[in-house]
Amino acid sequence: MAPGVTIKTVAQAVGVSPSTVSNAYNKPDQLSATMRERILAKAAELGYAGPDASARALRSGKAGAVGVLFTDKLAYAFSDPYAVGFLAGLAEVAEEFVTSLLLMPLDSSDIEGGTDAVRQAAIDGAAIFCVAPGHPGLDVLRKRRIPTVSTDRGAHPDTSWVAIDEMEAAAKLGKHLARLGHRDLVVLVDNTEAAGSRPVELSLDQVGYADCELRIRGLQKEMPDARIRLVSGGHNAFSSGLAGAEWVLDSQDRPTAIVGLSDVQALGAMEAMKTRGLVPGRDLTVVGFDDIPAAEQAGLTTIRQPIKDRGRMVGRVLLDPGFAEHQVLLPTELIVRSSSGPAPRS
Amino acid sequence: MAPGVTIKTVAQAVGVSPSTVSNAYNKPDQLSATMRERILAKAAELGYAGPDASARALRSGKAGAVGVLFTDKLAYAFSDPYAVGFLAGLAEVAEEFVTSLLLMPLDSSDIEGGTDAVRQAAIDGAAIFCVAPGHPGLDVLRKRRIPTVSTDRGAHPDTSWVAIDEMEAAAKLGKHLARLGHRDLVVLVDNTEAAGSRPVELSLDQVGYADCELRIRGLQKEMPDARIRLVSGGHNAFSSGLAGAEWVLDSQDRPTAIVGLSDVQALGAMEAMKTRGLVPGRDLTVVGFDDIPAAEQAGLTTIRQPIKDRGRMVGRVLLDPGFAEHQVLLPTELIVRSSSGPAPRS
DNA sequence: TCGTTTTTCTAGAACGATTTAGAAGAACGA
DNA sequence: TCGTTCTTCTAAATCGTTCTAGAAAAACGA
Repeated sequence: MAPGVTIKTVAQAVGVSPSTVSNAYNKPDQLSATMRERILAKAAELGYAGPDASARALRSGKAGAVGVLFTDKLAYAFSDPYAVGFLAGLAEVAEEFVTSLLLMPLDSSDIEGGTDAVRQAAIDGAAIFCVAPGHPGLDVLRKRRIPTVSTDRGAHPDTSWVAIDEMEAAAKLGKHLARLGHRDLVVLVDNTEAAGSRPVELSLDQVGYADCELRIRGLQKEMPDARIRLVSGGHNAFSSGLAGAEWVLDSQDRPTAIVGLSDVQALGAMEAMKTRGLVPGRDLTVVGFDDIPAAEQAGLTTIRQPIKDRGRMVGRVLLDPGFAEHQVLLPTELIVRSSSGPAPRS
Repeated sequence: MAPGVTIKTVAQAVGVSPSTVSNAYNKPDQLSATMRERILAKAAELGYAGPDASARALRSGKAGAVGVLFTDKLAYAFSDPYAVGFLAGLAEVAEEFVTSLLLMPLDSSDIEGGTDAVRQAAIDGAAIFCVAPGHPGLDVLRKRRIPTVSTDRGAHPDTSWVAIDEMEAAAKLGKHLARLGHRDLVVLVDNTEAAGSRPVELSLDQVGYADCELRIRGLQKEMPDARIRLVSGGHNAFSSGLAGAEWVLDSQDRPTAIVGLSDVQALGAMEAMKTRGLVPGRDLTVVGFDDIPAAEQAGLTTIRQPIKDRGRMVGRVLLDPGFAEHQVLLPTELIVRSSSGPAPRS
């Protein structure tokens, strides 16, 4: 009950050395059972809550937590079911290894990139979820020599990642669209810089994220003679997809198909069609990417990727010493639903 | 680049004391600008990533993170949109205060309650999300003297919480059902002990969570002469609601209305009705609690509570020194949709 | 010019644990 | 009985910071 009950306090009260008290908590086989009992009883009596987390982390070099770094704002992460699925998988494994998950915010008000939280995070490793390659947060982690596992295949051959073949997956989508006769696409792209303002049309090199770029390339590969325009309504969210699609639909130059680079954006596009009396799959084709739960309800044609498994695998690579692989490629699958149909003959 | 670059290393390289290097990072006004420049440059050159997180946490007593404690498994937390909404709100405020969110798993394999993660978590405070009052994890936090803010109104008058008037909210639901003529209810209750096995019928004192109990009391208050049975299909999830409702619907003794104590459970019940060709609101009334996004799509009558605000408020109470209140009551609202209708005359 | 204040930097003691190496005594085999 | 091996416990160093108090030098006011 007294303030500042430490291992030392307990040791003195019992009449043993601090080392012994420490062992009572961490190495039960290093001392007699009776002594351990006595120490634990006294500790409980004094209201000692066990070894201090920070001190233990400092001395032992283990924090008992892995960090999670997201694109953009932390709050956005929870608005995307895809990110939530990833977290659920990761949490499952973290749980197994009695390891906490530290969600690190990136302070956007800071000019330096707002990596304060990343700097001060007490973590043993970090999961990198869809973060642009050049992000300053990654630099901090590298300097801190914290092992990371990314959801993107990195440029360096020795980085760890759990990914899908983005280009091949997008190619499946492209083949599907090509077969339906589409030759005029708009791709809804996640782009943070466009946020806040009106939707904008981008060129391929303005796309910040490596995976987005690969997906676009995959489409191009299977649709070499199609017109493919890139439009962004802001960061990856339903509202951005809605805004981007509204802009496209209200323009003079409608495409025959809209590709959301994520399901949430595609669902936003479907909403925009709905309010304009357009039927997805008949008047205009909409396809997505991810296959989040809501995609099935909405009848959205999309690429399914095992997102929860992706979280699980990242957890394994990060935490499981018995897991040798450090580069994992997961399968994807084209799911055809009602939102895609033949292109109308012009 | 060399292994073990510490403040001391940098200090020696520059030719100043460790304190000065520390100040260069933490108190820029305590040293000349030129010296600061010089130190930072040298640090970058040596590949020093800034003060070690654990050491800083130990010495300064600030971890720069707040913990989040959930009911049950951590992975479940992400399957409930209600919990996700709460997290999004909390994350928003955490972001503002450059504070990380530490999600602590409760190791269920441990007999002692599996509070290892809670014990070893380096945190300055903790948000308690729907955790049963007697949970061992709470005890650990109390012993560690970590400030907590709960989503339940605690028994002690000096605890901090951000809550709704559960009983009053449930009473609104009860009044609505009573007005529609219902006198025979089944309430789908979250109950961890029932998990894994078949759905079970419970008595009021077997309900583990304080808020659940209050909601049931609220119903009873407005429906004093109704028969109210409590059924649990497991922990709070769609599948439990489904299982519980299936059990109820396939029994000889169907009620006229099913109350899910959360929307996910109510949605599970609607699914069970669907597969049996029953129409919610006509053949049987289903109502929920929370008003998650999916509730609107499904036409579920429910109690809306501002879940994101709840997360935000918990964040404020925990982190904002300028926020004086430490007990906040948020409003609720009855949202009537198509899933509730008049009770059929027997 | 002299005392006073401000700026800039430092020495050394914490912070609260874990770890290493080893001492003291008990148990053991021959 | 003696040397050896366990078992059980301890002393002291260490982890990498931040903090307190204060010293030295610079700037200031009169």
